Amino acid sequence: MTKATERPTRQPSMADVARTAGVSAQTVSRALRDSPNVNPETRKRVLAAVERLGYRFNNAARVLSSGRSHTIGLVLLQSGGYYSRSAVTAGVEAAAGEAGYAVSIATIARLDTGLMERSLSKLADQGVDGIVIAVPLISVTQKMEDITRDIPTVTLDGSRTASARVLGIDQKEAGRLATQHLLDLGHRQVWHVAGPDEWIEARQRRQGWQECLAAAGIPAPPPLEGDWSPDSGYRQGQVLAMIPDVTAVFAASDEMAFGVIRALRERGRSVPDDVSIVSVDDIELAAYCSPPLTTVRQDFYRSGEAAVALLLREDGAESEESLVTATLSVRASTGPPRAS
Amino acid sequence: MTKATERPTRQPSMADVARTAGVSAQTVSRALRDSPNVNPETRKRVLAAVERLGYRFNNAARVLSSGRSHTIGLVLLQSGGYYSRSAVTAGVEAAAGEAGYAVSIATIARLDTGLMERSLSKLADQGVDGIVIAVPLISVTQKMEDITRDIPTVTLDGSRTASARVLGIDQKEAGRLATQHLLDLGHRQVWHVAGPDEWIEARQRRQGWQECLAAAGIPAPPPLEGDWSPDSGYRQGQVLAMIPDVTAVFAASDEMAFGVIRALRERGRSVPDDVSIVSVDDIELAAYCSPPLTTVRQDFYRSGEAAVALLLREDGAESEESLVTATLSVRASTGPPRAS
DNA sequence: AGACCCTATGTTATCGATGCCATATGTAAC
DNA sequence: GTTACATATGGCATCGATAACATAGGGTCT
Repeated sequence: MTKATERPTRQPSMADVARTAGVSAQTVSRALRDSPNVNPETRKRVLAAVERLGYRFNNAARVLSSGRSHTIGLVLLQSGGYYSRSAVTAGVEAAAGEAGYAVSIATIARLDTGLMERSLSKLADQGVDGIVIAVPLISVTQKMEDITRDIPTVTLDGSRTASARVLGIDQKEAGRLATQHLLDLGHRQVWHVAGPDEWIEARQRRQGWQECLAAAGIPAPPPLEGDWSPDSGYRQGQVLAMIPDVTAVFAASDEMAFGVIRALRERGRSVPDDVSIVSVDDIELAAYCSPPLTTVRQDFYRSGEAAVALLLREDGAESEESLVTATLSVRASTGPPRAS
Repeated sequence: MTKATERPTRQPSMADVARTAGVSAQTVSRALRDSPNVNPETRKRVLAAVERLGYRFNNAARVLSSGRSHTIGLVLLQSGGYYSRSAVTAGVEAAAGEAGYAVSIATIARLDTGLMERSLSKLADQGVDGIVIAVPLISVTQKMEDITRDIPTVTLDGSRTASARVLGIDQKEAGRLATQHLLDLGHRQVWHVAGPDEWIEARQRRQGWQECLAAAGIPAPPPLEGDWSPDSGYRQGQVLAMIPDVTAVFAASDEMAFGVIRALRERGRSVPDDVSIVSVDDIELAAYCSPPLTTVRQDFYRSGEAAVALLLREDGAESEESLVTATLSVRASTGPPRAS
């Protein structure tokens, strides 16, 4: 077997195909692509030769001469939200593939500008034609700007930079939806277990919650902060369990909600009888745990697709449409407050 | 802003750097890589020039001349097991990055040889130096063999092909561990909700279960088959709920276990009091649902790393060590059978 | 002192596809 | 019957880095 580290044996080149088909390399090149100016007869001969030799075009050469790699880079965060990451990846890959682009990934272990810079450099070195950043940028450094100025970039739910376009999911709306649902059920107060404040998503969901409460004339209680993990939800749930009059909680992610529920139950608070919980994500498991979670669904797959579409769009429209809408799935984890 | 579809403005090339540093392009090339035969003084001048011009090497040109792309392809399945997919991806990317390789992904929507062939072709076209197939291959076609013969390939938990190496996670052991745990608790029979039979994982876990029962002299009941989703677990759980003497269930994945538990509970069977459940994966949520799941943990991240290591290893060792071991996390979803 | 080698560097050919320009037909227009 | 223009094809330079070979200077060995 060939080793990945050794130079592979020579593959047939376009010149070989040309020779076999009795035409010039240039004609082969044209026959294999769009070019309308190729005799169907000739094209057939070329294709036959390609087939016979097992010819496969050399991407590097194509990139070198055309100047475009037909590859887009995707930056992901390694931790936090397995579900959304997978879904975004799948969406990006599907849309990119559709348009004839390959996807090269770069994951960063945690939110850190240094790691982010390195990832972007890596992608830039690879010569990607565009970059989708599926990481909530906190701060943007000069170096990052340098790269995104040269390479078209779309940030998925990140902060706006001078040179990157931002595709927003309407996170504020998600927070509002969740909170309003609880108020509509008759709850007088809604507590919030937020995501880490460096995450734009987390901040926006918190804002939606705050604004919704404000609109109802309710002073917001201090938000508790988790890190998206079930474990952090569990810890904040223990805190909530010690506060007597908590009847409704909005958790910024399903995974944290699982932890919150567990903590509340261990302390004898039933969900939804004593406390209602609503969260965001609608991961597959949300409907199958007990109680099934009421949660705000967001279509990450679609947002991945949309990011690529925005990236490849000819017109440089700076539009920041919230292409992806949030919808509420009402399940058993929420109910009216216990009559008191 | 530049568009992804237009030819980017020219970046400084090695020749530019050479000119600025007052040396030849070749010396620049040497200075930027290993080469011991470069005067430290010269190297310093070169690096200064690189810095000043913001030079970044052109990957395509490098690939074209060296014949190696320093990219490995990763084939993933879009559906099924968000968690394991993410973890494998992260592991592969980390190990590849460590070795100076980039990762290009290709996802297939479902287990289908046609789609598989297309993905492999896509990666081959990109000129990847190696391929990690994180998809449980069912059957291997001639076309697939053609590609894996030219490009080093490692299959993660897939079937053996003539030309690809296989890295096995010991799935049979996982099934055995789970089943034995239930028998040790005193259960006389263990039912199984299996994954789809096309998946090697599923088949091996089922085998582990069967063999373990056989060793205990217990005739295995017919396995029920799901598709990894919580929903399929739910449906099979409904079936199990109708069978009176079920006291122990081994589900092939955590997600299906969630569904099974839900179905049993809806039908008045308590977990673990009436029925014990054990599964495989140990996803993060397993510990935070109620009841917390007893499950067999497998380190997908590590297996991703190991796959890359195997791929890049110089010696063509055909070893099929089960580098990744399974361990049991005992939680509240299992207990001794109700005294009857 | 001549043969030899090691270091540091330059020169040139090469990887494979594409862009641009040239050329050879055919064919419609005036 | 030229001019004009579209169609089909070939030739050649080019992208940017690297491999292979060449060379110049200095040291070492016998």
